[in-house]
Amino acid sequence: MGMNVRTLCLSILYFQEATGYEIRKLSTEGRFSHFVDASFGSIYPALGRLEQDGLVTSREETQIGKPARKIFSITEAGRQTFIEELNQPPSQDVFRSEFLMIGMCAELVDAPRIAAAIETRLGQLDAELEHITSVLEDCEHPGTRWVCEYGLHCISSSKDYLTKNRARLEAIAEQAAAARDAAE
Amino acid sequence: MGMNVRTLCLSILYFQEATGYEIRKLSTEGRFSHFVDASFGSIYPALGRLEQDGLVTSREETQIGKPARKIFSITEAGRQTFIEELNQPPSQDVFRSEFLMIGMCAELVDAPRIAAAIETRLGQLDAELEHITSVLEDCEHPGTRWVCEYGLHCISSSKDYLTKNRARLEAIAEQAAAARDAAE
DNA sequence: TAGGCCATGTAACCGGTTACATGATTAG
DNA sequence: CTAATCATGTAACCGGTTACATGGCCTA
Repeated sequence: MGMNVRTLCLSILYFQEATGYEIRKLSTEGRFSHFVDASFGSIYPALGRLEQDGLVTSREETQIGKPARKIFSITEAGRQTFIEELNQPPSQDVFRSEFLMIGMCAELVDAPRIAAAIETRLGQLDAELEHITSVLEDCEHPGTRWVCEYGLHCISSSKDYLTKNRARLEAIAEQAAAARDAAE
Repeated sequence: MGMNVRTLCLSILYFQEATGYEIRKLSTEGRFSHFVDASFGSIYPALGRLEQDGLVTSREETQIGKPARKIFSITEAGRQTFIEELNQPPSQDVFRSEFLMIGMCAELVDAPRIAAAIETRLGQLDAELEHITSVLEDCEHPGTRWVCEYGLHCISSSKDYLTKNRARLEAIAEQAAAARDAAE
């Protein structure tokens, strides 16, 4: 399956009607934010194509004092398409980390900068933990809960390791700096 | 910093001279494969631009029975640029998982398909563990070793959790199927 | 009164992939 | 004889981001 904005829209609309604006909120803050962080520039065109292809329909709702909303609903064809995609074996996870690149090149970075990078990374992990916790708090959906708990486990395990082993990484930078000093 | 192919090339050339072909090998199989999985179509243009910008130089080496190789070396300006990039605080990791999407929608998938998806995922994790282990075996570089050990920890922790908690996910699919049957 | 939220959409750009083009050597 | 490995490079395409365009309401 293609973990793209199109599929993201379909996955959200499977469970609820939504506007493009709401889909973006769900994808950046809500229970779908583990997968994609889609922007308006990709969501609106994706919804347009989905409608052309007959996988969703839309109706407009005028509001007083607010812009009109265009509410999208999934069609039966859309449901079928999404379920077919779900039944494909999952492709490999994508993981890209600048922090690991810095870690790998620790010898080239000042010791305090390495410490700062670790601090930044720990902060990011904390923010992710907090976010998942808040999703869990007001979500009864069993699949989502399972995924959140899995995420919580992985991230806190990663945080633990980093906390306990950061000194070894910082030592690499310090030793390299000392070796450079000695060479002068 | 921008974890793009340009930076990948710079990071490799910081430690060794290399051809475009070798950079691709390193990025898909070697010790750099945790970050990017770059293709020729992005590497060769990136090297060209890097040379234009004076961050790398190249010399050609003709070989008997093989095509000529274009060997790239980093310049002093290239070294400086890379170190400056390394000293920037790391941006958030990127993580995209089709498996988690399937898990979140477990209720919509046949129980045997969920089991198959878990099996696929476990296989991917095993492959990653094996790959990192093989990198560790013939690499003495301390930063790389630290990163590999970190990766090993995170992936085996993820694998453990999945092995121990897969039944709960499979149960979601089974219960949903049972509920659908009862509704008929 | 400044900034954030609601709400839709387009256009320019960018960083990548895939496929194509070429061609000799070597191992199975 | 076939497929893989070595080796470079281009062109078409694609899926996304960022910025722009518009505009009213509400809150600090």
